[in-house]
Amino acid sequence: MTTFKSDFLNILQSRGFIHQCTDAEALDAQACAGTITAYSGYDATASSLHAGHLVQIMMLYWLQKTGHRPIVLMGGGTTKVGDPTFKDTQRPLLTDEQIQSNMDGIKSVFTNFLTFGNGPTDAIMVNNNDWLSEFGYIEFLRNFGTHFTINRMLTFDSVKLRLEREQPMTFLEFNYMLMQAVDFRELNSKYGCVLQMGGSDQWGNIVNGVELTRRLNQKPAFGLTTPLLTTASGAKMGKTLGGAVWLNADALSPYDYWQYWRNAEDADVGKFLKLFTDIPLDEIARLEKLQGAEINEAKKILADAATRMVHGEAAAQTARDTAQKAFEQGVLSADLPTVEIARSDLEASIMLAALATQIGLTQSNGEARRLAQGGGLRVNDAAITDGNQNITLNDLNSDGVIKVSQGKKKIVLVRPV
RNA sequence: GGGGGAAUGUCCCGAGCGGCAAAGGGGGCGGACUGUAAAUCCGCUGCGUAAGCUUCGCAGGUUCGAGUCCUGCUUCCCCCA
Repeated sequence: MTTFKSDFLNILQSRGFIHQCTDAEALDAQACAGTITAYSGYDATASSLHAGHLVQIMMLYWLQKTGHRPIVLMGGGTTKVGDPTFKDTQRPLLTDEQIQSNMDGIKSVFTNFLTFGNGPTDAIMVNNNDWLSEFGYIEFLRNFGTHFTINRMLTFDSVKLRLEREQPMTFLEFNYMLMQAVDFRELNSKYGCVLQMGGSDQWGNIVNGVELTRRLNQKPAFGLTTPLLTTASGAKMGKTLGGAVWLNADALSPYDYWQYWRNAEDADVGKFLKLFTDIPLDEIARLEKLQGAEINEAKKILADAATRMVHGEAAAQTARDTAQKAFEQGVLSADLPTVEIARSDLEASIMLAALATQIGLTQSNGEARRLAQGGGLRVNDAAITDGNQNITLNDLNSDGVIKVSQGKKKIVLVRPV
């Protein structure tokens, strides 16, 4: 393991953020010499970012912590084209309205991690649509197209894979690489940005940007990628019961977010603590040593810290209390996920299977019935194997709610209104 | 322009003599074991309370009956020019 002189690279290195770097020594020297500006980009493909983006966000966080300036690049322009990198089919094109509304949703998370403003190390947010949409077609081709050869572009794994799989890649998608490279160059010209950070899948795209910047601006430029994250058992990171681990509270509640980290595999705890929290390394070293059931303590600390970073201290605390009550004390907390249903429905009595579907636990009555049959559906902690059983006002507990659980981890409170 | 091949259960891969709600696997979900972990084992995985209904790129046709045969169309791949 190389040792760096700059705090920035040292921290990234020791916390496991670095996969590849174009010229780590020179970058280290620059980071030592003064404030550097670095960026990472986010395309507006969904209305919220998810856990997979977190690594990049955390790098920006440490960048600023160690006295440098982060740029958050919103891909308003690049999203119009769509990144083909390591995908085997083209994604449907988004409309301008969708892109705009997705960007609006994404923006908010960054304020939890970064301080924005006009100071020397304050973060700034820019949108690549501002410059990409300004170029005329021929102008773009003449300015930048001359610096890329098809021969070289075809050798990048991201493209090569698609071709080897005999999947078509449109000319539109093929241009994405250029646009991303132009972004880097633009940020270098405007803000003196010298570093682009991204996931390991972005290596090819990043290298292109580095080279274009060096060539056109005659300035040093660097690229740094993070390792591809999988869980210890090999699964892709960021899936939870029912979907992606979104960072926006309206897409995934802080309670569910907390649960995601709490349920991490033993073997991942140390890695996650380093990447997704700001807990000091010596403390992490101590937590990693916990064996057997004791490691559950470390998981709670992980969940607390990770939730705090995204949703704030109060939300993290509430999530922890709620989970602790529900799983350790067997007590219901009003902060558990709650769904309101019409009192009249309960008066008339509603079939359990239909109820489960209505509150989002299952997708169809049939699925709910099968789930019940397998013993996976409980009402007020009593397993009910017959999905046809009727649920009525009589099932309300002393708190005036019905506790419906799917499996061991999913609990929904039904509240009549 | 000519010739050949491919599209399967709304997550993926993938079998399928004209009787098929459709083999198998991955993934997912549930159960057991545990520690809200992993590994392992077991069950479920189109909709419907049910009768039944709707699925195999799209549209027609043959047939008692079609994912399976015929015609046209769409998309993709390969070869020749």
